[in-house]
Parts: sequence; C-alpha cells; structure tokens
Amino acid sequence: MRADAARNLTSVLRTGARLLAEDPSASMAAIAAAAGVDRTTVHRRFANRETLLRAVFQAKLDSAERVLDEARLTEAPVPVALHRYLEGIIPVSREWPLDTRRMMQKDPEANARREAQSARLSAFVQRACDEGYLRADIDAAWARAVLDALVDSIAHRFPAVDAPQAADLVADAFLRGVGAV
Amino acid sequence: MRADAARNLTSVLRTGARLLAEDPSASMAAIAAAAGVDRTTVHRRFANRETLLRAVFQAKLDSAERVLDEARLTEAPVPVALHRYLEGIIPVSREWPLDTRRMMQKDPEANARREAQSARLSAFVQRACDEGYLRADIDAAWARAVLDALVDSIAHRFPAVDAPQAADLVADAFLRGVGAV
DNA sequence: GATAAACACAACATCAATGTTGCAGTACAT
DNA sequence: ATGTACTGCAACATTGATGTTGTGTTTATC
Repeated sequence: MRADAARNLTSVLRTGARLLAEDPSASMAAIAAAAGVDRTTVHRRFANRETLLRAVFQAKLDSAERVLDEARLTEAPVPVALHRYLEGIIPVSREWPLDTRRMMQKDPEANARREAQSARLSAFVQRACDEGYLRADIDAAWARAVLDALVDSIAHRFPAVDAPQAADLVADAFLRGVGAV
Repeated sequence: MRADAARNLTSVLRTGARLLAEDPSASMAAIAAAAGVDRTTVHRRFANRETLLRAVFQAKLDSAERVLDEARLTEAPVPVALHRYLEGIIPVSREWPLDTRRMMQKDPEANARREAQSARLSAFVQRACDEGYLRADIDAAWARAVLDALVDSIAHRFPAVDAPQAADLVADAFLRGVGAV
C-alpha cells in the first residue's frame, strides 16, 4: 500500500498545514481527524508533533524554492520575473497558509532555508531598484515588505481570485498603488 | 494599592498581548512571568484564560475605536482622514500586535465590534473611491485589503519607524505604489 | 492463498496547563 | 495600630494533549 501511504501522508501534511494556519495550537487529534486518519497513524509516521511541523515546513519550503528557481529572478527581465514569481508563489501561499516567519522560529534548519529564500527575493527587489523599476526614493527593504504583504493579502483574503489575475493585481498595486494619479 | 493594582492589570494585558502575538498558545504561566507577577495573581484577576483574552481584545478594540473616531473618517477630507487614521492605528497595532481576525473568532462579542470597526474603514475606502481619490478600475475591497496589509507591515516589520513617518510611507505606497512610473 | 504492510481501535502512562485554595507577608488609608 | 486589599508562595485536583503499545482487520503484492 505504498501509494495509499504516500497519499495519506501528504493528506496529513496539507490538512495539518490548513488547521495549523488558523490555529497554531491545533492538536494532533484534530489534525488526524481532519485528515480522516486515526491519531495513532499520525504518530507512527511522525514521532513528534515537532517532526510533523518540520515536515510541513519542508513541504512549503520545497514548493517556494521551486517557484524561486523557475521565476529566474536574477536572469529574466524584472517585470517578467516579478509576474512569474507572483503567479507561482500565490498558490504556494494558499496551499501552505502558515505564517512561516513565526512558526519556524524553533526549527533552525527550516529557518535557515527560509532566510536563504528571503534573501533571494530581497536581492531581486534590490535589482529591480537598481535597474530603475522602483522609485529612487523608496527603500528596498520597504518595497520588499510591501510585496510580501500584498501577496499574503490576495492569497488569503481573496482565495477566489485565480493565480494569474491575483498576480496582476499584486504587481499593479505594488508598482502603481491604488490612488488616482 | 489600587494604583498598583491597576498598573499591574494593564501590565499583564500589554505583556500578554505581546506574548500571545508571537505565540497564541503562550501559557498563563509564561504571561504571568513576563509581566513579573505570580501565576495565581493573574488567575485572581481573570478567572479564565478566556477572560484574559477578552480583556486584551477589548483593550485593543477600545484603542482602535478611539482612532477611528478621531480620524473623522466620514467628515474630514479623504487625504486628511487617511493620514490621521494611519498615524493613530499604527501605534495601536504595535501595542496590541494580535491577529484579531483569527483570535477573536471564538469571542462573538469582540468579533462583532471588530466587524463594526472594519465596516467603518471599508466605508471610508469606498468614500475615497467615490470621491475620485482611488483609481476607478480598483475594487474597493482590494484597496481596503491593501491598506490593512501595509499597516501591518510597517507596524510589525519596521518597529523603529515612528508613527508619522510610518503613516507617510503607508499613504504613499497605498496611493502611488513603489514603482517608477 | 500466504505474506507483509498499513490501518483503526482501545488502553495506558506521562506531562503540561489550568484553575483553586490556604497561608503568610506587605503596603496603604483611616 | 488596625483593618483592608493585594501579593507571593506552596500545594492540590483536574483536564487535555502527547506518545506508546498491543490486537485484530483490511489490502495490496507475490
């Protein structure tokens, strides 16, 4: 039953991520129930609650890393890379709606990966700045924070908007704002 | 010692809010320790953990409501009201860094107040839209979400930026974005 | 059909958090 | 000085979450 096993494993991870997102103290029993498996089954796969969390983190980090790679942040033209990044990262944020910045604090390995990915994105924003795509009076760190905030917002407060349109909205709000002139 | 009592009470609320913000499952013991009082002292003031949470929510809602009132969202010119709102709400968000949308789910009374305040802000954004301060092709709900996201971002990721400057940054990013035309 | 893996279920021990109570000490007001 | 209000400390019972183990059952694979 390796197929079933793999299916249930990822099912637990996805369901766990969803539950943990809305309640970071969700019990293993609640996660197991939501995933439709017995509590002991979860414990057989993940020795600790901590191990389960690490697995969820890793799954999210894997997805995010793939997006960063495929966006070609250092090579592609800034507008192209930006849009590709957004269209990829928004579904990832939706599928793994964890507040990684907070939850990975106690997992040094995951936190290191997260920071490495964060640095890649920051470098991209800096490049956008250097190439004149961002206003000269804007701090790159602030621009980066704005981008993150917009992604989170469209991903979780507007789950019905599909990824391409969501990417358009974010890119537009990011670069032009919402004001009339 | 009524003065001391009041001081310790608010101290517990503020410290509790801070701890609960970074870890929503922070124990009463941890909150008491961080506030510098005994665990039983907290229990004497707040019968339940739930009661403590309600008190924290109420404190944040009170502060936010004062900001909404003083911003004169329905009367003052849009740019003035916007800036006044931002300069007021950013310190509130910093002092009570709770994710209210998530944490108030189980407190119907607090949630109703939160939604009422949310509606006031949405109405303001709608007014800004109607009066031509926002682009006509922008959905008011999206503009509203962008505003919230920017406030949270500057409040928590840039705690060193003082309120007036933070309000400037948010208003600027909100209306103009960060892109170079 | 035999085998092996994965499962649900039940039962158990353990631990951390919660909430309560009694007691002694301390600051303050009258 | 005396009563009142508050506190810290210790001890306790209770509960919910955690993690483990054993048994029987299902199911794919050989």
